Amino acid sequence: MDKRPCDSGGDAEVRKGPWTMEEDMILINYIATHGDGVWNTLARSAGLKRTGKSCRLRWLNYLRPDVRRGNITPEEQVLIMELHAMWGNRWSKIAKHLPGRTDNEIKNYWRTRIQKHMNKQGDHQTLSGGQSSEADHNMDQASTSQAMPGPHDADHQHRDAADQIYSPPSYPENLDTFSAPFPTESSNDNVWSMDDLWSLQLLNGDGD
DNA sequence: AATGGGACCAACCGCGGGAAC
DNA sequence: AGTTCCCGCGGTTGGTCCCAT
Repeated sequence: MDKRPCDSGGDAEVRKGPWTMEEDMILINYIATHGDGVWNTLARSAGLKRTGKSCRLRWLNYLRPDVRRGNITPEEQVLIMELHAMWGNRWSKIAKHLPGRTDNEIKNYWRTRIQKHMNKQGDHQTLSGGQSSEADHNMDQASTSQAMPGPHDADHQHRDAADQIYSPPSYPENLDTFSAPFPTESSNDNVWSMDDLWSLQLLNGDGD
């Protein structure tokens, strides 16, 4: 299968790296006016020197108005672990059950926090039990859900829609350990939020 | 006060599937 | 029926920030 992404023809001069505020504005304005989709065309039409892929990623992971940024709540954390135990690294699938969260964010969260933590625990188990240490992926699927009969007493008061879709009987006891080291404020808002961006966009004249 | 290490986040890359031509 | 293009997904890398020494 030779799938050669022909990007934007031969124009070359494709920008990479971090998006500037100006590029964000262009993309937001363009999508607000014309809608998204057909990303390669969009990128060209909007005058962005980015690949369609890059535009799509930027939009979906960051600029979309409904994207929810900020700390993962303990509830979300639990949900992520449960869903990951069921589906493994199907991040997009997991993300669908976490409204406003992107697969990229969940993936990052998993890798940087949960998996690391589990590795530590796995390490301990390896030291004592002698399990395979390179079971990186396997560990994901197995260790999360198995043999952890802990009637965890967290406040499941506002579990969102995902809980209705999937309501597991129990989840790992070590969630206690997981939730402890993480800050649990709902949102930091220290990033210049989409509100800012969208209001800027409006100030800018909403397109042409 | 400076340096090093670790953690986290954003973005890019490659691959595979599906749709359109 | 075959080829090309676009979309979406998962994995990986690079950059930045924060904390500890």
